[in-house]
Amino acid sequence: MSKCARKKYIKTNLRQMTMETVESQHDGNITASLTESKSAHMQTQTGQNSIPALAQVATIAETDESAESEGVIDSHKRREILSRRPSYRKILNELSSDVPGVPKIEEEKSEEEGTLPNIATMAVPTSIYQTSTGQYIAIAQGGTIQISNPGSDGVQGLQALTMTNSGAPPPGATIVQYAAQSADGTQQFFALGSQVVVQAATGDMPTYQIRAPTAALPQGVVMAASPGSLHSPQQLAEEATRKRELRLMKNREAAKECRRRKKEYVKCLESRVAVLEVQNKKLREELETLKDVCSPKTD
DNA sequence: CGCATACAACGTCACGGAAG
DNA sequence: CTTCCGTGACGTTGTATGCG
Repeated sequence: MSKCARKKYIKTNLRQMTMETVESQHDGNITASLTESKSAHMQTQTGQNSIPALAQVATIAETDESAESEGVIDSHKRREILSRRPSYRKILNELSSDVPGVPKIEEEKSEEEGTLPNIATMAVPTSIYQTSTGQYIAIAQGGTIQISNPGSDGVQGLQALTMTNSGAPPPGATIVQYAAQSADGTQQFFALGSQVVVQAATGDMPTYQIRAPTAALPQGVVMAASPGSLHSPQQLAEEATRKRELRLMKNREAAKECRRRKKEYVKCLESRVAVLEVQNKKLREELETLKDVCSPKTD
């Protein structure tokens, strides 16, 4: 086995180990497995403590390697071993159907997202564009425009723009007012009939040209870095960079969301443990009472 | 007060599964 | 087959806490 493949194999085994601990929570002995899983999680969190786990996995990999050379592991079994468990949302919803008291994770948690800054006003963007300076503009279905700085921290970097209709600008124009609080004050964007002109209040602000919705290009934004017809290697490279930035940004948000769900899932399991412990205690007490009632008293 | 340690949150990468 | 999404793993960073 090559060095790279070996590393990958070890990683996969390590993943399987953590999967098993969580899966054991899902079926039977929740109380015991939960603490095990928690300590396992702590081990992976801190670099020092993860070393024993890695060593253990390395041993597993060592034995499996010899076994593999003998052809003991068939592909079906291997696939079964390496199969992923379902997402936290699925697991939690299954739990919820079993236990009435356990809350479900909704697809869209509006009230919970409301507690997060700026997320409440975020709509699902229909178009995302990047400026020549690397800023992102997301235009949502409801017309909400969000600007995100590449160096900023994910959602917190998103700035909502609100649409108003008032006087000073050219007649018939829609004012898009910069909602972000800045020392320089607010920035205004003027929309002229079928065309939208974006005016920058500061010198380093990139200039955007926003077109009105058309059948061919709904809510399109034409910019310097717009992905149009790319021919030169430089343009292709820029496009690749843009795609990468977009993927990173999405993955960043996905990771945050995933962690939030995971925390909720663990909380749910803990509350379920508490409920089951109470139930268990009650049943034991009931059993003792019935024993006392039914057993003949001997003197 | 400075240092070490634990812990939480984050960003990124790699991977598998789902969807088109 | 390709693309997108969800998630585990890993490394980094900031903060809290305990100790000498």
